Amino acid sequence: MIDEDVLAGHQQELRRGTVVMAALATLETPGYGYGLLAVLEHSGLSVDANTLYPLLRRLERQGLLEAEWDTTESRPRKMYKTSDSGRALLKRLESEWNALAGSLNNLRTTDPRKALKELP
Amino acid sequence: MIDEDVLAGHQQELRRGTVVMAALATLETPGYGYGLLAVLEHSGLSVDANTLYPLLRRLERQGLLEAEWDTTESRPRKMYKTSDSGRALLKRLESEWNALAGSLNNLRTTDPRKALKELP
DNA sequence: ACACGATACTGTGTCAGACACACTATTGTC
DNA sequence: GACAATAGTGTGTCTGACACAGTATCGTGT
Repeated sequence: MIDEDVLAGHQQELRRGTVVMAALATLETPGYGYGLLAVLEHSGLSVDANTLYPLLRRLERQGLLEAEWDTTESRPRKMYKTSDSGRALLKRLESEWNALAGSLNNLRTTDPRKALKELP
Repeated sequence: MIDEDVLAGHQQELRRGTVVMAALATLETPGYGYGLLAVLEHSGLSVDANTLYPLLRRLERQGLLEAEWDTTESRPRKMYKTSDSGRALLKRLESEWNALAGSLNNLRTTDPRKALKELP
């Protein structure tokens, strides 16, 4: 039996970085927080609103997203779009992701300790 | 230009959950902390010692690893091995990982906002 | 006419995990 | 005998996830 709380914790740890990638990728075409929430939910990457909003502000503060209040309609929306830095970071994160996938796969298919001893 | 500190932060966020998977997978054949450190380093998944040791204790506390002091040699080593729960959790995390990869790929190849509007 | 849920956010607090730093103790090497 | 490598523990600090509470607007039903 698996402790569901423990599982949930580790699953969330796994998701952590991916939400940033998803946000940067999605906001290459501008959008706002609440809408992004629905997009991510629909694509199977469910994020808590209380997690996403602070995340967006942080990405803005880091210069990875550009933000601007859209007040043309009565309900104000904070529009975000991925900046050049954001796009650059996304690329780096994607290659990091691929590297991680490779490392994990490597660990599963070969005996890592054996490989260590057989170093040149 | 990318802020290297920001990049390092997000890369670490990405790595977070994967170290748990790597540990559970590697320790299906028993091993100890310091050795695991070298194995992970060698397979491209570098982890800080100050991160790995507490992680191993936490996984032990959660019943995902079984631990036992090996005092047959003069230098004592804490031997860890993946428990049944650990193996079960690893499987769940691997399918979660694959799901995340699918979601991310989905976001990149299709226009997610368009897909949202075209729901049945 | 107005209650209620959905939309769209901000702000404050709590808790867990990553890492820095400091420490103990042994083994091998120069 | 100094010093790096091995193999760990313990005690901070800081950041991010999420809970909870609050603000304000819009749409729908009754």
